[in-house]
Amino acid sequence: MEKASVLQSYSQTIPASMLVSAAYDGDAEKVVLKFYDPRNQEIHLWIDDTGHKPYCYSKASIQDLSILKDRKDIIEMKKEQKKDLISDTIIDVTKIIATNPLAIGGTSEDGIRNQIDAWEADIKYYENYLYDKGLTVGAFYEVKDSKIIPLHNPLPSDMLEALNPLLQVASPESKERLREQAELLSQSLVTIKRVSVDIEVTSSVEDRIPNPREAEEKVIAVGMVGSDGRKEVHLPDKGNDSSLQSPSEFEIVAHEDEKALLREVFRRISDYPFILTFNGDDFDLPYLYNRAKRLGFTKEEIPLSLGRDFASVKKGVHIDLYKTFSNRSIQIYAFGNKYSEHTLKGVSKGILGRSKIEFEGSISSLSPQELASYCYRDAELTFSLTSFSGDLLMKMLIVLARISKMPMDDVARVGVSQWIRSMLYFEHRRVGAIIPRRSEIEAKGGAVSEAVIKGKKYRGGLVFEPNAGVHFDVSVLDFASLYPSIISVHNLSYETVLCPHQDCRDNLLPGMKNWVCRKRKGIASMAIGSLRDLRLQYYKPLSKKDSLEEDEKALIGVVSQALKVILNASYGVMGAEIFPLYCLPVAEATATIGRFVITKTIEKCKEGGITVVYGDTDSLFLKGPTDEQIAGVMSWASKELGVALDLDKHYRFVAFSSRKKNYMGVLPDGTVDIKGLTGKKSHTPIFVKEIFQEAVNILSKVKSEGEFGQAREEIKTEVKKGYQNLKNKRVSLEHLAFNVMVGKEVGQYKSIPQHIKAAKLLDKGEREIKMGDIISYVKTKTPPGVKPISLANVEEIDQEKYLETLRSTFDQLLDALGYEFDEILGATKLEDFFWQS
DNA sequence: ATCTGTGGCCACCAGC
DNA sequence: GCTGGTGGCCAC
Repeated sequence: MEKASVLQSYSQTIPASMLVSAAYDGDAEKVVLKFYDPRNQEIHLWIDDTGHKPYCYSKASIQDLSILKDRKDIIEMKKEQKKDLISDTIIDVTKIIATNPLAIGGTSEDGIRNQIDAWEADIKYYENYLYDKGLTVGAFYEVKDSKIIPLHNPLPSDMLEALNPLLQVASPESKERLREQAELLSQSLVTIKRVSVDIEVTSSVEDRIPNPREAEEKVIAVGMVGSDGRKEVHLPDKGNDSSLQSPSEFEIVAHEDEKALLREVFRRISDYPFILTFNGDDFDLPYLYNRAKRLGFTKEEIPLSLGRDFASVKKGVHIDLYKTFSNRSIQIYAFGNKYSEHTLKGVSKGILGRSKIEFEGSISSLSPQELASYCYRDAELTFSLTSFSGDLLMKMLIVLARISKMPMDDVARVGVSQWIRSMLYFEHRRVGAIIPRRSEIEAKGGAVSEAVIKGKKYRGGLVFEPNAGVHFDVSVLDFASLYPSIISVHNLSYETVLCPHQDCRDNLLPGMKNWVCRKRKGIASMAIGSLRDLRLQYYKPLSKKDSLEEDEKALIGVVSQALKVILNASYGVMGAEIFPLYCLPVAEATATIGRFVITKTIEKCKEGGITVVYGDTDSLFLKGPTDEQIAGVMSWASKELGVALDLDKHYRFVAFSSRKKNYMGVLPDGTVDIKGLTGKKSHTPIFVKEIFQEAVNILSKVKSEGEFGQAREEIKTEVKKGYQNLKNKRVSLEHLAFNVMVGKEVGQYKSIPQHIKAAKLLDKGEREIKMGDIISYVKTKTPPGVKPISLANVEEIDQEKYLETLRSTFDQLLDALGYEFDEILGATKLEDFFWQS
């Protein structure tokens, strides 16, 4: 194996650099590696000087195809020669594929050609290059004499201890894998030096975002907020305004002209290894680039480069937070759904509790002072999104880069399916396996089960009919990482499910006619399994300990969270067409075994005399079980089913309506869990939510059956009060607004839902309704029955509709408690109430 | 331009 | 008026 060589070498030794990014530069045919040195807070560039494209062939294919032994040969070979090579080696290759269980199908000449093509295409996956050089993204390296040496990180002793039971029983292969993963994930999380950049541009046409390709309009402000304390706004046109003064929070830097401003901003951008923007890929950075060119800057003078749909910093890393916060996995798992609109305004309001400065009219009408404050706030919010909770987001990105083997800026840009793709491709290279083509996997066929919901591909999790009513003393058990555990325990992977071996055919999966390989551990099963083991054996138990130091606790929390994200998605991607290792039989087998597991467990509970009041996919609600009973079920599940069952929580009482995925539970400390009820959903009007919340507060105080009567009276008062307010028009439009997101492009709708109707009323001018926008509308008595709040009037509110909403929202709650909504209101019929005083 | 899955509830739309 | 379909939001 060739030694790593570098074109640009540094005389001094960098003690601990972190590889944050690697990219193949197609034009220069070179690989650019970027290392972050936390001590010097700089990015060091290392460029491969071999003059060859990075190697792209897996070890097995190279070893097996003796004729291709020298990889340089094939790289330099002409197209015609490659054709010959293919026909010469076709027999050999066929043999290899036939004997290699990891390589399914592909025995035709066409198949081989496709394989070679795929290898070539693979060149762009520079991860190969990294793998050949023994480098992993996010890990620490020592750079000595122009050589990059991985820094060995011994496993912390507590981790070794926690993993020991697993390491004892594991095969040498999985043992090594687990150790490697553990070492990487336990490396420290460095603080990254960075600066946020936000620009403001004049707009000649009102409400029109200037085109960054043309960059015709002037840059009138650039805000920068850095981790080193930099807080400034750059303005062009010094001297125009002598009254301009820096406020206390930040500094105003005025320049001679726009050109001088850009020059200075570029100089500062080059000072930082990481640049943060909100939508900088599509707007701020391309705008700066093209504007600079328009003003006569040469390419070399601009520290930026533009891709097709992203922008990067030549000697650093650019992270576009807009893309990061648009990522659903990040939104839900990392930030607990605290924001719903993917704008700087929406995200910062949800996460930081602060927002943009609002103003009327166009940006050009602001005074320089106001403009500076506005621009500063945007830059400050952008920076704060990476710094809150002790740099939580930056740390999360480092950990995700380590797990996914993907550069940090890519992690921040792409979705979870690509993280997992990168992770699994890396695993293929580790074991020297050929990465299969989609058609080879698809040859296994589709699903055999029928989905409950029309239009879905296969049957998913089981949801049980809840026992309607109030249940005291309920314990909730759930399977820890059920689907990843099933994938791990049952060896589920695209190449092992329905494997080609005759003697595996009797190795049937529980509850299925499909079989699984018993000769070989599946790649996906191994990769997902090792992450699951780490999370369940080490990170999850540790995150519950209070004895940890702050720093340690933060690291554990971040890693644990990141593992959860990846593990949760790893099952889903197997059933997603966009995933290159898409394999329906794997997704289906996972869900089928899941149903088998929960069904058997419920049967077991019933045998033991335990009442199961509810269950959904991987959770069981048990009524008043003894500690021994719980322990019994747990040990039975882990022994018989191979999945760990945890005691998740204990409810003082749970109230189920007759609906699935709809309940309310009160924990011993009075905390209330509300699941699926309309009163908690984000689109429900605040007016309804507030009354609902009051009712929930009242219920949370109930400790015994006898106290419900009192609670009922109190709820009655609250609901009546709310309804009186509605009737007397004392409720504001904002409180009456339904807030619904535009889920698709306006033209794509097959029917016109209410929120779109409302938005179209708004849409008199050229203003378009964008996907992701949240429309606030109220229901009115006059056609078409809805109006955006900005156009509506309190007088035209359809009170009857709101009473309906109130009723159905409360029915979900009151059903469970055995009351009627009308009873609560004190009227027998809706109309009766309506005509009451 | 971007994309992990299925199950379930609710309100409304559109066609009969 | 009934009913299947659509769209949104949520549980897991």
